[in-house]
Amino acid sequence: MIDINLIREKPDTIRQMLLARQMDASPVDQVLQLDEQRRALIQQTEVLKAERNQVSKEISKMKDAAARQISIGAMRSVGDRIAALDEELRRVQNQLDDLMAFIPNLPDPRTPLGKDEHDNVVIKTVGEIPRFDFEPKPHWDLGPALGIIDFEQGVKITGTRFYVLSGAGARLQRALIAWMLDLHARQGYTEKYTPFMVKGDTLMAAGQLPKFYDNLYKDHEEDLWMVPTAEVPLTGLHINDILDEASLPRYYTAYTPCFRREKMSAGRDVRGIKRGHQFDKVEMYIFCKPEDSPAAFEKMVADAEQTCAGLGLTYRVLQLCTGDIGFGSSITYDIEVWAPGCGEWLEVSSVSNVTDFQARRANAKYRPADGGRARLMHTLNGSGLGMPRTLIAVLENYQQPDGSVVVPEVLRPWMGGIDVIRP
RNA sequence: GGAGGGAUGGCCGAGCGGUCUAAGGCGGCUGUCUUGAAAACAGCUGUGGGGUUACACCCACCGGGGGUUCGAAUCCCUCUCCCUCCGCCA
Repeated sequence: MIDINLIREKPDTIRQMLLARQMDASPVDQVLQLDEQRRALIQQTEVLKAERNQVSKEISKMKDAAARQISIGAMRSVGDRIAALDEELRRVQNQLDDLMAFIPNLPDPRTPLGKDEHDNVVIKTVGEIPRFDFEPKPHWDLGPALGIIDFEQGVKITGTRFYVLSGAGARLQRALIAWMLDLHARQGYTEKYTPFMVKGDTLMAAGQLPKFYDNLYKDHEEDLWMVPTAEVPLTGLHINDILDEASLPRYYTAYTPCFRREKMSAGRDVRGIKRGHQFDKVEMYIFCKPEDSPAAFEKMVADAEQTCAGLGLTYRVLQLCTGDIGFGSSITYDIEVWAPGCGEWLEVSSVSNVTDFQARRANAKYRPADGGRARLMHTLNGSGLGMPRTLIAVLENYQQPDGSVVVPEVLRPWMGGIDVIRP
């Protein structure tokens, strides 16, 4: 949620912002109109409430029964008018809230203008595209041949786009998760284990609802939703909290599976484990003071890069353009690793400064050390990293001519003596 | 799943239709006193909204939502969460 004062004071800025995000700018005018109605109604209703409060107080002291009845009668009709105005106010407020809930965050001035992902900017590439003296295989060939990925079993028990990891494959993914969590701990993040299901309010605070309703899995009888990312429960940790300034910044990291409905098009990314309704991810999350969020963003990008570098993967950093950054983000860098088997760059991380957008929805504030009014925090999130794709990159980059896969050095402590995965 | 008991300001805790403008205490802040500190004393001490150049002032908030009433922390309905006991369960 953005600050409605921004729309009041700088409607043109917001219109331009929506256009830069390839969205319709007309909600701005609707918001302005409803906001005006809302304030007019508040003023009317509050004048009446002040009157009722005062007269009711006088009634309690009245001795004269007749005069008392007259005042009671008068206040009864005032009460009716208040009820009618409040009803109208509620209606206007709801309309306003609905509109505001669909207005995205203001992009950072450094976010480049652009229409879609083609306008994203490559900031840097780290490492060389590896050369193989044999034809590197894609993971959908490597995995089944090694007996570590079973697509048929996934389809059998759940359906298309699900798979089963087996033996060293399952273990390798677990090693990746454990190594990443330990790395982030060394980088200063506190590990959290959160519920994988949350209530609707939590999704609202994180900005997933109402906009991404269609993308979420929900229990059919209770208000329980499967998390689409650990960002959601981590944001939820400080809903309605006022934290001490001294306790900021808060760095959190969490592993969760992620569940996304995603209407996936038939022809796209169908092969392998790149895209599915369920995937594992290690997430980084920061709550901080507004003035600290640009530096926190740089840190988080560096921390995500370290994860790729630690695995010895070639990667590049992209800055997303206005047409491609997420709904709540002001600035986003994606990190992509090179997968030689499928011959493409795979997005394994997306790091965003969400500024106060989630904090306003979540009512997540901090108390300045000087004791002043509570202020909204800034929040940042970033993958560190997304699992199936990291697994793909490891398998495809570390494959040998004979189809075996060398386990990266850093993961070996979790592999139970398996240094090379063989059929 | 069943029965009962709870939810009040940063914390503890009173209030159970009308000086609630929420008692009292603790904590915190400021001041007086003091060389400094402690003690004592005095004052202040939340959130959101409306309004104002800024004040003033006004409205709402006693777990959430709805209702009764001229008037609700207080009465009614409903939901959530916590505690105790029973049942079930990895």
